[in-house]
Amino acid sequence: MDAKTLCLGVLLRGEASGYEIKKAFEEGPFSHFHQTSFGSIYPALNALSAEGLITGRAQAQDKRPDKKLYSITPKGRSALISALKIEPAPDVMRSDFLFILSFAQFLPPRRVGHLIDQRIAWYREALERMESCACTNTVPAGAAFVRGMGIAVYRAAADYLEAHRAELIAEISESATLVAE
Amino acid sequence: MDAKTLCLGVLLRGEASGYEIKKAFEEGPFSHFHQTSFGSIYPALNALSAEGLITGRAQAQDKRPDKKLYSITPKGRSALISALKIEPAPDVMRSDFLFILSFAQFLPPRRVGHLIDQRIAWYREALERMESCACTNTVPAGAAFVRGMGIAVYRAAADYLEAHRAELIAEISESATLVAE
DNA sequence: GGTTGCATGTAAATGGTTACATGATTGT
DNA sequence: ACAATCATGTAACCATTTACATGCAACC
Repeated sequence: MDAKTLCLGVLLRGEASGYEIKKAFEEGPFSHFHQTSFGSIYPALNALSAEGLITGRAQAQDKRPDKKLYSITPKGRSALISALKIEPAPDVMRSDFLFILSFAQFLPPRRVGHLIDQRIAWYREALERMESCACTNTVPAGAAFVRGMGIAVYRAAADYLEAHRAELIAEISESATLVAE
Repeated sequence: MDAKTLCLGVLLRGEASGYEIKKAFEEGPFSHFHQTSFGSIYPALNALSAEGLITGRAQAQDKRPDKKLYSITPKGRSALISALKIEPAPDVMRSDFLFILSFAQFLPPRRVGHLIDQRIAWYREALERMESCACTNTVPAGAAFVRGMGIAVYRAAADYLEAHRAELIAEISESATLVAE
């Protein structure tokens, strides 16, 4: 799934600027299953525009730089729906956090505790963001389903970390493999 | 976290060949939080060998091609432990599956059902693999913790999909946005 | 005075995946 | 027969990230 398709997906939900699209992947409804950067979004939007899959209009703002609002065209709509028909590639998950933690016995217990606390806080913050949006019955069924799954998975992750933190710290503290802080 | 560090991590658990390292990321203890390909593993192993962080020995096998078994050196050990001290980069998650599902109302309900069923089966299979390994008290504390977290998260995902599948299908079936199969 | 948020964009660098090359054996 | 598993490796290709470029407003 390339940056172009991802942008089309965001634009199907309504008009948006490149900056707003990035936010959708950073803290918005797509944040828990996809990431992107400006370096991929802006070129993608230009390409989509050239292909006639989206149209842009300039929007002046006071005390803010102008923005370019893009909308999906009928042609863009059908291109997206075609793209949704492909078999999804396997999920990609990359977690330095879990890689590091899997060698917890070689790390100072204090650092392990700190890493876990940080991550719990991160999950709780993300959960608040995802749950707070009082849009439960305004968002389309698919988006609500995906959002619910994100919440379920993040909650399980945070709960697990909280429930097993002490046990891990205890185990690595009593082991002889201790490394100097 | 680059391919070299990842390989060092696997080798800290014991001697292994490039092929076996890949399996660790494909179906082994690292599979739920990292992926790699041969194209990144073999060059990484050669580089690590040249730097003196690992040593290799050839192992002849009957009715199988020879393999090169690599072991981590003391220098490699300390290089890995240093690498574990860096702040972990944010987790990367990329799911075409969730992206597609978030537009479920534009897809034939049958296809949505099939996608979800496939994914449930995938999770259940992965869970069986992760749980079956009767190594609970043989693996080091860190690895057990990370494995437990993988199980908790995958179980939450599979349970969510099972619990909400029917609801989603019902919602998109009654909507007027139906698209021809 | 420094940082953060808003806003768009480009170019180089990075790194990894994909595909290729090779080949024996085992299972369907 | 064909696909899959074991086993190692290289090289082109690709896409994305990172860093740079620019600038104003608001907040601390």
